[in-house]
Amino acid sequence: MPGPRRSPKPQERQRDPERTRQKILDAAAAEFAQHGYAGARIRAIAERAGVNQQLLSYYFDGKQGLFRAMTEQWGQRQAEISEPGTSLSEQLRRYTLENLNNPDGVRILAWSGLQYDGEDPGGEARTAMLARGVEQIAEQIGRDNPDIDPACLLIMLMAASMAPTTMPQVIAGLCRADPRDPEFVDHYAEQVALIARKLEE
Amino acid sequence: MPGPRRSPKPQERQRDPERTRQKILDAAAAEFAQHGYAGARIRAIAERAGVNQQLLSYYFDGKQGLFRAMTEQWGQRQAEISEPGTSLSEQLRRYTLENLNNPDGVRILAWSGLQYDGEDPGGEARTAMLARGVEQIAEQIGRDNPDIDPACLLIMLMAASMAPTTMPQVIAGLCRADPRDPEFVDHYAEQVALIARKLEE
DNA sequence: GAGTTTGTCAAGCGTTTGGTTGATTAGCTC
DNA sequence: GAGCTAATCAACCAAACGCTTGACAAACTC
Repeated sequence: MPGPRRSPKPQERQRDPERTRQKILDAAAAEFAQHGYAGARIRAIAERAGVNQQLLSYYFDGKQGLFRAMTEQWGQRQAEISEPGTSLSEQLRRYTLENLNNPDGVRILAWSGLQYDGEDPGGEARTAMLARGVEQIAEQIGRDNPDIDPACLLIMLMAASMAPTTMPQVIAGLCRADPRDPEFVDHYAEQVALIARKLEE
Repeated sequence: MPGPRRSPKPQERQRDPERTRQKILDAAAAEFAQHGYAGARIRAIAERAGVNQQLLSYYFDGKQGLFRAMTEQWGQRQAEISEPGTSLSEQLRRYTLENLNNPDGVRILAWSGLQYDGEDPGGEARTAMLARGVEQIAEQIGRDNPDIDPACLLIMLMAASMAPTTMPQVIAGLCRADPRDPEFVDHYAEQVALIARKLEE
């Protein structure tokens, strides 16, 4: 006995362009993260999103345009997960945990890097976030170690932090551990933070 | 006036299976390194090798088989570039230089990692090489830092060493430098070695 | 030198791919 | 409620893809 709906609730709408757009972007992120640009299939993205394939062309400019839009949104989203206030090593531990528990962002960044050809959608937002990290390193480590280039160190730590996601086969071979096992993830994050702590001294 | 060739020199042979096989493997390495597995084109590999496309199926088991064979050979090849005897930091500096000046191996490893699904051709050879690095870290760093996991540290340093190749867009955005510029490469390798030296103390 | 094996090639086959066309209908305006 | 706009769909298309077929010629065997 459904009562008469006076004003249709927003989520009951059958057509909602903004929601559809976002569903496509989310599905694209999942598919591209899993298979990379060349390996991703737009049919699969449409299926994941639960929409007709043509909508991908309707809202975005083909596969390339969708990849760009998705990458840009992810870049801006990731730029918000900075949590200042704590020490560098603690911040790095959380950053590593976040990365390893939500590998999609790391994988999108890694795929993008391997096919980098000069343009980097969403790069400004990410660079801005990383620039804050560089400052922090310059303050907490650079003072006593003037020979260290803070930007290089940040990149090293960043790459180190993402290693279990980007090189799982190396982890599996060398550590004989599943790179996604929560126990290993905790251990690894602790180790990354430990190295930073050694450098803080 | 070409003289009569009594015994045809080996390099004059029109058909040389072993050489053809290797030409295909080299071309495959270049193509896969540049575009990844899904992005690589069989026709392009055949063109690069200067042979008919069908030979790729004749010598290897399709695209997958070729990728496996190529990856395996590269793994074994890379396992030979270890140069013991020097200090860890110096060894790391050379390893970084080698990696950044010959990005193909790094890129193949990176593509492979992102599509890792449990099997890792050529992984044993690489693991064996890395295991020696772990021992070296355990000796030179682990003595005074029992809380450091040598295997994790090696993976971090390895990932850090390859970062300019795997994440060139981040370098470009943060360092405002071309990741392949020889001057930057030298600087970065020096920085990687520097971190290792700080930990050796 | 005849005969067999094997390395190489040109052409094509079936499938999948990214993209498009034209129709359909929900939701808005008045 | 008529009319219009914009969101959505089913079906299709040309091109590119990985792979195979069948012919043939270099190299080996005796």
